Amino acid sequence: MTVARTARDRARQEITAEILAAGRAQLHRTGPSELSLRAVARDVGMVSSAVYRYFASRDELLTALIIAAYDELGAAAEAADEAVEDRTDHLARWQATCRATREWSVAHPHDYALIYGSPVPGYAAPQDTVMPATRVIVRLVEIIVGAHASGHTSGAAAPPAGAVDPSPVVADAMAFIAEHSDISLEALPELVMRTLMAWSTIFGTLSFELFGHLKGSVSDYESYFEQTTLRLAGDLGLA
Amino acid sequence: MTVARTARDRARQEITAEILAAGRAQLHRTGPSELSLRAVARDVGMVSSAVYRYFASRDELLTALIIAAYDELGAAAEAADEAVEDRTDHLARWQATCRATREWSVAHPHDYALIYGSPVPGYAAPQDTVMPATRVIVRLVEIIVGAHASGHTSGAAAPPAGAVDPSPVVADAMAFIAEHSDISLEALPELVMRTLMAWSTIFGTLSFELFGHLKGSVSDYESYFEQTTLRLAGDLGLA
DNA sequence: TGTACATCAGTGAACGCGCGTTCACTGATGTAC
DNA sequence: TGTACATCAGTGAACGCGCGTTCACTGATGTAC
Repeated sequence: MTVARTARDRARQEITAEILAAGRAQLHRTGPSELSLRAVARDVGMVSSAVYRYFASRDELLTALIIAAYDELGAAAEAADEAVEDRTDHLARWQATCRATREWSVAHPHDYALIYGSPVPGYAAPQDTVMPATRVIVRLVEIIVGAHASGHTSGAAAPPAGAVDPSPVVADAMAFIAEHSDISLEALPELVMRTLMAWSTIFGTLSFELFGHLKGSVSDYESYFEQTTLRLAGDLGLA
Repeated sequence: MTVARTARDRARQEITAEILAAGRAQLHRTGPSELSLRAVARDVGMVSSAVYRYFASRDELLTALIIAAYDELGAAAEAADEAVEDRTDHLARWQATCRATREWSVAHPHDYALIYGSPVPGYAAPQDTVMPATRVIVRLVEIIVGAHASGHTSGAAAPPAGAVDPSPVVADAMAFIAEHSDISLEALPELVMRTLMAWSTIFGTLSFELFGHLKGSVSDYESYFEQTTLRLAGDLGLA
């Protein structure tokens, strides 16, 4: 966000935002792959070719929408964590972050589908989407690592008999976590494994809820999610 | 599948299958919402209006493709379970079923996206898709319930402090499981909760893998999945 | 401060394209007597 | 077994529609002197 200097700059920022908002609104009616530049232009009140002054192509508009969605979700999750006063209550922070993730997702199911649903055919996400996409999991990792570093933990669930050392499989994730922490490398592999599992469970649960797969199995999605993340916290030693 | 009596019936069955195959092939190139009846007709070698002799509308074709995908996945999972000779080795059956689920999904990522990805906008799945959709989870439940009924189990992971009785939340799923089993109702709620979680984790993990969210975190998807389902089995008391 | 020029936003027409669905039709296959 | 009629598969033209992108253009805004 650079400061707008001239009237032209200001107008450009405003209209860019209007186009994004119109694109987003359109995702509520259709899927991302049918996102129509012409329809967006109509909604904003300009001719279709004018949109090309702001976005070089339909894909670029899609990228901007994806980044905006990731950033909004990430900001919501981070804010929820930061609202927990007792910073040493890692379980409360975990639950708050998970809860905010669900709340944003339920409130914006189409934006959720845009980032966690099926990939758009023919569209390859550029590098700019990578960082915004990591905000939620980075925050969750910070909470877990913080808990283990401060000793406020009962240790991750033990691997069952027959489990192999997951180190080689999750090496990339471990490198990432090791960078963010100073906890014992001995306990790390299993903790990283469980963290990845918890992450998959959280978004798997949200996808199931939003895409209709829990119909007939779960009656109260909010409580179910709350109970799920609580058990995940237990498996991660945060209880 | 009724037996074809006349040449006309036989031709009808064959061409219906050809249309489905062409539709499926087209999903490899585009998403389900852009599935084009005209393109399917072209691939089959007929004029677009002729397809209406077989499917009343595009949505009906989509429904047939969805049911076919669920059935194929379900059959693959069931076959893998049934191939385990020692029927009392519930852990082996669990792992085999999970493995087959992943193998089918990785081999057919577009069919996977059709059934577990974003819902197609404007399309409402009719009742016919419900039963085929349950085949994998029903089989998983049978394995879990079988293990607990025969006592070959160490009990599900205990709920962490602060967890409430999940009975009301998962009542619908419990009713379903109670129908399939005669295991103690006392242990059931927590087991059902963990079963739903495991189910969400399995498909959450597959969605993450297939939709690109594990890039940069996991290096070997197959091992990662294997280790994940092994831990889920442990949490369910199958270890 | 005023003028000349450069930059930029937005227009409107056009390009070539594909879509789902309807309709009247031809010709082959199946059925009842 | 043969004929008359009904059923059905597939054709080809047409309907009205929307799409992404390009292009030459007008007129407003910004900048350098």
